[in-house]
Amino acid sequence: MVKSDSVTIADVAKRAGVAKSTVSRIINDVPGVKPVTRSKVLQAIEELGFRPNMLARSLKTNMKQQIALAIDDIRNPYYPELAWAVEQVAKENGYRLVLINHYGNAEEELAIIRRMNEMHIDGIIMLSISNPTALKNNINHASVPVCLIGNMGEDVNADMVFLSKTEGLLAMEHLIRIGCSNIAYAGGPKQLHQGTRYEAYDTSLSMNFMKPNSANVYIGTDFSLQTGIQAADYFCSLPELPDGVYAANDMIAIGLIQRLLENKIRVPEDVTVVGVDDISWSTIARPRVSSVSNLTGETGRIAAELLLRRIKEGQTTPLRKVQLEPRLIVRESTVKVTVN
Amino acid sequence: MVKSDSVTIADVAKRAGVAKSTVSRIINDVPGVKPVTRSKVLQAIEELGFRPNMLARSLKTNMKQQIALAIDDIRNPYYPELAWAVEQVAKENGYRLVLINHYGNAEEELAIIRRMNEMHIDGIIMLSISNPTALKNNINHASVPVCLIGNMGEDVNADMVFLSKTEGLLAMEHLIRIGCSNIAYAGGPKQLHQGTRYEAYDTSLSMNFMKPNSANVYIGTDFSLQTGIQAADYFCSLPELPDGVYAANDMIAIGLIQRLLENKIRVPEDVTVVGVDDISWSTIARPRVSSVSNLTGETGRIAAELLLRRIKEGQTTPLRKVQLEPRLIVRESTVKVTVN
DNA sequence: TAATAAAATCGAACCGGTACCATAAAATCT
DNA sequence: AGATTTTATGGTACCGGTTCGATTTTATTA
Repeated sequence: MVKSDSVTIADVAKRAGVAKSTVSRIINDVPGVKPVTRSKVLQAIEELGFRPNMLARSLKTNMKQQIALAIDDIRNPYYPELAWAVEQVAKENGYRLVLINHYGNAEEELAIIRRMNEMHIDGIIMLSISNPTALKNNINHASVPVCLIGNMGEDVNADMVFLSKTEGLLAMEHLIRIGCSNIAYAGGPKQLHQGTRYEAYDTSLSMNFMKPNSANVYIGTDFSLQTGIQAADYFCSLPELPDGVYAANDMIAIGLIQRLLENKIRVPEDVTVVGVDDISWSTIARPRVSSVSNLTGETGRIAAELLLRRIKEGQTTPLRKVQLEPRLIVRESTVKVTVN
Repeated sequence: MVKSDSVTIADVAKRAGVAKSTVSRIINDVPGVKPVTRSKVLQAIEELGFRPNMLARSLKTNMKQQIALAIDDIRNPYYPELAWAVEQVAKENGYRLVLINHYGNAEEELAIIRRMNEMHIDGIIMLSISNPTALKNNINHASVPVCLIGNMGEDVNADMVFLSKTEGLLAMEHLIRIGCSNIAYAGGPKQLHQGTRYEAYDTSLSMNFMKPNSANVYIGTDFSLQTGIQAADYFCSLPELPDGVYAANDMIAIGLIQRLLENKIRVPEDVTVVGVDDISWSTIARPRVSSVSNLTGETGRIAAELLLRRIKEGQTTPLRKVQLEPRLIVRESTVKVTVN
């Protein structure tokens, strides 16, 4: 906090009896300085405790060594893992991470894209975008590269990494293979990005010659624990209790399972439950929740790598899209010996 | 990504037929510009799509509108809540958040403090410091204000927010009041900051005229789930199973409980367990874990407020220390009807 | 040793804003 | 209307680095 931070490259230059540019060369390891000069300058730097002002450097070079990650809420258990992976890659490449929560608020999302150049960042990774179409145009005119997590289609000027939309199919397939015959779906609003998970329910049933039953579908207001709890209550109120539930995410699955247990319904014996996301809670909750992993860490790593590469390459190379395949992880919420 | 980002304040000035300084005045809402000039300039800004370059501004003003939060690992369930609270306050005040994981690595911690001025930040909040004494001197010479979470003593030039070290006492008191007579402790290394939680075990027992029994103390290698599992195995191997366990944190408590249940030991009927931290998992795990809340969100909020205030005030005002009181939250892992 | 080539260093413009002083324009007062 | 204040705007140095052409120093060659 000592004010002494005012020692500049000019001070060093004067002290060492050289020009500013020479000092600059040395702190940037530019070849072509006589060893004797170098050591003179290094000594001066040492003596004065000089630390280059990165702002000044950035102003000239236009490299800030920072990238942003815009997510909807770090408290959502999916994100810490993602943020961690991104920060890891960033750090390995000498970048820092700016974390932004947009709370799935379309206005905030827009503001982030529009005001990107006001932030000290070289690029941004964004996900959980609630209103993609509204953002597309702005992304295309963004002042720094954008990397999106989630498939936003073709006409967006951004690298992307996303999962095949097979999570739902994997989950459904698992339930069916296990022997469930009366499968239900519990999810949040269909229009949100996770909403597409609903489609797998219908698709998978028809692909397996099972008749969809709209009474077996519970659509809550969000993708939270609370929705799971409400879904459980709803399913319990049905004339026939489903024997398998495909939950749109693990939070819902966990809430659902807990409520079923409270109602003395056994999981997986009476009802089998599979979730999606494989958040860490799924290993903690009892029974442990079978889940389709969306490869969080992998996704973050790849997004960061794509972004950093884009920052280096600029627009010279074509856009890249990386598609990952989700993976089912079987745990106790679906492991049952008997088949109905 | 369009390169057009080169429109500067000079371009606007030329277009509007005024001086740079006038434009600057307008974008900074400095009073004393004729309305007609203002609108002329605003129009030019609009037409050119001008966005001020914050780097240039920061270089002159030395305000970056960014603060950093250095924690050990965002994946640790305690941190998302904290990071969220900090980001909230930051955002409300027009600041962004830079997130740094130091993994409890003393060298990284030191590097963060020493290279602070190379980051684009106006201040930093730091916690989970593994080697406080090594950092003190560097903190005192830091180039931006530091706010510490955790009590680092007197001779540190930093605002602080920390909890009274009564978590342990609260937890122990609860077990004792509930009727436990053979209480055990499960924790991580005693030298780490959470290690002080052990002391409450001894203290509390003697304060209540109960004899500490060193066989009832399990010290693991860290504060993880794994340690809890190992502790459970250890306690089960004792001639007499404890009737209450005070776990140094919730992760340990959760691991411990799960392993006890696997061993057909009921919680809380056979063994009562209380943790510390009140992480969100404690509400998810079954039975829900009674825990002493360390007021995560509150802590983050206050830290951010202290830091921002310090940034505004500079060194003109005395250091501030805020001490919070932990609070016990009773859940199913300790609610039992019968008393042994 | 002088002429030439290569290497090292200097100097100044520049990045894009801010801030302060000087000046011009408008408003107020005799 | 002319002098005096007040208000609005212009001009420019500055923040602390980088960059690149110009210049000096050193090494090479004749």
